[in-house]
Amino acid sequence: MTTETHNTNQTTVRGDISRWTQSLIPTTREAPADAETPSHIFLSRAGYIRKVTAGVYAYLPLGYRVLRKVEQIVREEMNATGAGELLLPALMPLELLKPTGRDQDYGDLLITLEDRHGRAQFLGPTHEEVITDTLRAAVSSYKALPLSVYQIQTKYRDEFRPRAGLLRCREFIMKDAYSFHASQQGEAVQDGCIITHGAGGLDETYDRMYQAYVNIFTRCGLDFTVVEAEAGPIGGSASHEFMVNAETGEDTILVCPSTGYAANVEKAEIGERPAPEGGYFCGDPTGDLDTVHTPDCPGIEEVCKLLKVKPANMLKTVVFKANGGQHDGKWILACVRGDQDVNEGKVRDVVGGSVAIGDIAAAKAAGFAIGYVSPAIAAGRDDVVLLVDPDAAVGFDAAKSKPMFWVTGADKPDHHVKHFNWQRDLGGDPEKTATVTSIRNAQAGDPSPRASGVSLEAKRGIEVGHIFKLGDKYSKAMGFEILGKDGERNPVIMGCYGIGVSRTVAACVEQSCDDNGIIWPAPITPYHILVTLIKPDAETIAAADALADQLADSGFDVLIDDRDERPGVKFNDADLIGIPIRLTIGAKALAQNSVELKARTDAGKGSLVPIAEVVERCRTLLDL
RNA sequence: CGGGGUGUAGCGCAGCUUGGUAGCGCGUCUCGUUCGGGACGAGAAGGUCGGAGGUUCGAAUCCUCUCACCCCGACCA
Repeated sequence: MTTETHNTNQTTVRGDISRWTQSLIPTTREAPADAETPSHIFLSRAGYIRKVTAGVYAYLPLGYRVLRKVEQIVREEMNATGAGELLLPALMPLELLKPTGRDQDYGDLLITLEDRHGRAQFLGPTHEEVITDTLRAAVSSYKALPLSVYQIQTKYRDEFRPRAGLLRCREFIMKDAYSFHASQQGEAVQDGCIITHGAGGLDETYDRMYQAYVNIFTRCGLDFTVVEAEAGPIGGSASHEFMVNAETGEDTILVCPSTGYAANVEKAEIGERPAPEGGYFCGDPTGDLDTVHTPDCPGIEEVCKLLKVKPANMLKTVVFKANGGQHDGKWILACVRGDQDVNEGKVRDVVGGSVAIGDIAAAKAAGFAIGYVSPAIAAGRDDVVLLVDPDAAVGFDAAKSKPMFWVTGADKPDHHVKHFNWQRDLGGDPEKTATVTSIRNAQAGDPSPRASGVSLEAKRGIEVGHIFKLGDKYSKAMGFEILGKDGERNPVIMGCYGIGVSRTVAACVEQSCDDNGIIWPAPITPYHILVTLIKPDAETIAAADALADQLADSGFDVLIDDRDERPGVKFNDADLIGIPIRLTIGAKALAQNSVELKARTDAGKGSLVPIAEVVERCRTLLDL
């Protein structure tokens, strides 16, 4: 499926021409004190954005132009999928979230207010409920499906900590799309699973959206990685994240360098980890169990500091409660090495059914000293299932050729034990009590799940897009059912697809800048060409106007720096705002009917180009 | 929300310890000299010192309360 029809057979749209002195481009020499990341610093200094309050920004003319260019690319690609653009309200009644419980689930992230009648309202953080509600009223036959709609709109999330300029805002621009599918001709549910494949099914649209996202981020000139992701609190089954590769990114992703497999840390699978030579749990005790008083140690780190051991020598045990599945109602103990993290999703997969972090009071009543639980407590209890990660199920430290030294909880508050030994302390037969299975987050260096002998590598990224298969979560909760061909009523199957449009702008700067400023990719630059007038007198202004006119006719957006400033100031600002091509008009060049052409990425002054050839040179350079 | 920090001119900061007429750099305005990578000189404008209360003859400075903002953590487009 390709959506690249947008560039062909299209009459060139005339570009825009702006004059610096007539626009609002307030560049500054210094960044605001709170700006730390490159995108925040440069977008502020270059006059693209201004902060209004925490996590809320004004888009000044340059910033708004970039935003609109990204939006336009998004719009074109979304339209190409067949989705219809609409606009839902930002202000909605809180009632709307009651059926799905998200008025509670979203918690403080939701910005709520009361209107003059005392009715509770909220500002939309996302729009599953409204769109489901809207479609429910409008669609009642399978014949109207599948159907996709999208909007580009301001979203509100009262983040605990907005940060890094446009990267994490409380008010931000998002494209959100939703797709609706009839249950597959009455066989929506088969063996308890929703059928999503086949013509008109969720999979088909999901794949099309996936491709549209690839097109969008490619067209924006971004270097990105698509990763498998957990669906998260929004619900549903399969999910992919689109991550812009940037060292400054907040998210860590794991990639297999030989197969291209990529996933976020929560989702990443870990390849086969070879069992220790002597088998799991095998190794002699390193000493007698030694119970140590460890007061005021809320975390692994504090315990390690106090006992002078490494986190890799700790066993960490997290208590879950199974809900459904083969272990329904039992306690699930997930034991991993202290320097690693339990992955709830993997625990759930092993247990079947859902698991939840155990209710602390109930867990304590059941004999678990939360915070000081040892795997040993599982011995002899049939209401407990003990899962041990392979890295923790080790009794002999092969690297050091001696028995493994473990520290773990003492099953009583404020105490830990040294010299824990799997054989001795789990009743002689650990295999009987414990199941060894992969239940931790993947990390760099783990074996790839797709290629043997290859290790996963960690990369940093910024999440700019996320697509989900929602299934019937929302339609079920909100009673959006339709009649199928066979006359049966079934909930509609849904998918949802988001892009952080304003975040994409910032992510691009994070990825594409140097010490002097921004370097825009041609497709989303606010202007393609900056015409710098060394001395803005009548003659050069006339020459600039004529040249700009010609360039605009060829579809280029042109900014003319006609300020009465010294050349050095203009050159520095030119680098700062990051326009891909600078044409410098000075008296000497003009006398030769030429201008100087310099790409933003070039060093030095650039080269002299006859005015007659400028359009062609720019076209080649910008590849438009 | 837990931990740390900051609020003084448009921006960046000093002054606070030890209370006594509010300063510096950048920017802005005027004049002159300049003019190819953030010029120079002379002059000028611009501040309820985040807010409220208190102590004091006197508070940017000390005390109390409050608000805003930033950084680190768990979440997300």
